[in-house]
Amino acid sequence: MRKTSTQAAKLPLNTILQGDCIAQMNALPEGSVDLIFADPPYNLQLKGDLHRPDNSKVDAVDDAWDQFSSFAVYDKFTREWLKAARRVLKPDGAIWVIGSYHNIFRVGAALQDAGYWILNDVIWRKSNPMPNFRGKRLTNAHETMIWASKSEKAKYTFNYEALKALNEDVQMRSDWVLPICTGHERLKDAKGAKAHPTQKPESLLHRVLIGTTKPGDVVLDPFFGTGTTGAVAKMLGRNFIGIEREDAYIEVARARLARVRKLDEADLQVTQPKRSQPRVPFGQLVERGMLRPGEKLYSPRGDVAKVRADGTLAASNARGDHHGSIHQVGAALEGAPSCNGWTYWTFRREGKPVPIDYLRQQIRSEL
Amino acid sequence: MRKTSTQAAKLPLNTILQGDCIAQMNALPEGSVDLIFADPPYNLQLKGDLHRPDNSKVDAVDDAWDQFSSFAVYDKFTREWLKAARRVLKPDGAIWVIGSYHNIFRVGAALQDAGYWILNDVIWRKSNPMPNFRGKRLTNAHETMIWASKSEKAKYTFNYEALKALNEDVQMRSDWVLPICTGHERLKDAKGAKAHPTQKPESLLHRVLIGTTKPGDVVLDPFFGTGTTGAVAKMLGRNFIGIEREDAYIEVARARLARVRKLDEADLQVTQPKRSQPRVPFGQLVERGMLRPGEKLYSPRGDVAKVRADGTLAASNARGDHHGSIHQVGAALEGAPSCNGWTYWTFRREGKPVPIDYLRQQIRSEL
DNA sequence: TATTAACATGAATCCAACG
DNA sequence: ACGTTGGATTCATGTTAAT
Repeated sequence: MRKTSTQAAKLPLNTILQGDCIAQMNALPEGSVDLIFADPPYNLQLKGDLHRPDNSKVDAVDDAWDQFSSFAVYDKFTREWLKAARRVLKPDGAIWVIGSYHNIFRVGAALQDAGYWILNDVIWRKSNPMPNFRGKRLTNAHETMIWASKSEKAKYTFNYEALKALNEDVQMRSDWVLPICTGHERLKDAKGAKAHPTQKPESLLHRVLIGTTKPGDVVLDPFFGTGTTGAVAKMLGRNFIGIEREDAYIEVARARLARVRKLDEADLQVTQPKRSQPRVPFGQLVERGMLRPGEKLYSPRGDVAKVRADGTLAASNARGDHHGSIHQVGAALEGAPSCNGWTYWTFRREGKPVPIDYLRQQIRSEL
Repeated sequence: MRKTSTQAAKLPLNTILQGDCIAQMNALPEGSVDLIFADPPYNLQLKGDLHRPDNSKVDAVDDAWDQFSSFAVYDKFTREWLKAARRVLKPDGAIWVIGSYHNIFRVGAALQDAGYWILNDVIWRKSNPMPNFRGKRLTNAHETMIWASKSEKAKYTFNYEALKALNEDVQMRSDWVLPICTGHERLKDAKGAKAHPTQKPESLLHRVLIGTTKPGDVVLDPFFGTGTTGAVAKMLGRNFIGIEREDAYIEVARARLARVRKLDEADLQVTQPKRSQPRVPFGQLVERGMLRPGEKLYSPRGDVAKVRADGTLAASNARGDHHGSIHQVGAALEGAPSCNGWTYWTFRREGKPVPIDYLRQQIRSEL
């Protein structure tokens, strides 16, 4: 049995507190919480509208709670809630904060300044991010989480074996590939619109709570939103405390939590999705020096193509000049609708032809 | 030919400057560099000789102050070199900084405070990281890079199509999977030990330079180390300037650079954007008689527009009467914010619909 | 009912050249 | 400098409509 301290008994466990998170945290007893998961406003600074190439409009995060007039204002807010959070943490407690490049550097610096001790930064690699529609930057395909203990000396909880088991018996890495929250999991309001613009997937919280809490622990979420943290905590037999300002979110969260059932031990066995063969872009052979720009590739019928610095090929034959991917140039040379460039092209090693697919296998074996 | 400005002529191109990077950057002409790649140190090892502002010695017991003070020293260093770096950047220049959770949050916040404009944070996901031997944390399997322009308004270089080509025709994401630097690429000193503790892989710099520089650009690396930035820059036909303090690293870097050969111009060619093709006014199709005034164009949904002698269109549908450019009328018919008239409209040739873009291609091929 | 195609959408600091 | 206009730009996944 787990001992329940006198303080913990006074905690408003498994409820949602309405109001400002700083005030609400300050009203909680000091040193009473095992883990905090925080998804604060990111302070996005969006200018005009954005449209997809099909002219549909992107539903942007333009809510009032994400508006800050300057970095200074955002920093002040961040430092204040981090201070209040640190007070309610047990001495061996820890915190997770999630963010994007808009805010995460300021949050990370504030964490360090406040005396937290960073344990890892963890990258949530989204398997299905929104593309960059205008082609002006890299696809923003990840978010960053910082995992930190209350102090350098804290004996934080880390379930190494559990995470290893979740990861096909190899150590869990600092980058997690998980899909964004869509489909039935995505909560809708009465009108069928998304109830919250930034609902996090339960899979993310599942991994966080399995990895860094024990059953019965108290998990506090000061930016509760629609209650993903609470739902997963309840499911996994942890206690939660949520703090949220907006009526609409609280209402959705309450209904959600009422539907959640605590899982039996047996149900906690998570089935891992099978890993499909990772896609290896041909360009990576060039970047990694396995093939050099200018090097020649040969087709089965003796055509020659030159590799370029961006991983495209250039070749010519009676049909004309061709430029493009290994597949496109192969198809063009053959006059075929398509072509598998990996098996079509060979390079010369010690005078002998070697299929480029050999190099792809080499990369895959490293992954 | 690429124009060489007077300032650029005075730059110490393709050399290594020895000394403190701040002093050396301040000695370079203002606004003279296209790109900076920086891998700053993060273990400054200040704890040994730390003094408070009043010159009293730091009590080792006072951990919190020690930590804060050491952050303050690191921040001061960071803000100073970032300021010097920003001065030497051209107005449309950009910077990359790489780091880990020990320092990257402080660097990111300092970048924003200095007026840089973050474009992406990029995760270098290591395919072969060092495991966490003690099993006390997650395997630290990535490093973070920040890509930022000199200012919000800067027209930074981004070779979207080249990076897309490198990634098998899918737009490049913010997470890059690349192996760490090992094997033959890892430079050794006379005793066979690794010459530099954090040598970066050339594949990483390849992607950075292909993606965010043009041939002939000036790339500055203020923490040159063993010269990975210089080696890849030379290979890819970019100019470099390296700054390094340590004799030993400079020596290794010089020998390394001497071995590098620049690739042929043809192999440095990279997939070009459509925008780089000459602009063809629609009116030219009419002037050339490829389309006649009064001829009918058809929209995908069957609306009809008539070509007028000045190259404008006139059409009407339920939304009303419309007159203007091919783009404007297309957008008006669709009720869309914009429309690419070239791909929207078709004309009839031998009874079959042909996109008007076909005629544009015909003109372009004559140029 | 089964299969296929069309449609919808996600934390986004998302244009450039010309007059 | 500033306003106007041409015209370029998307990936994975889940849901709904159509065949």
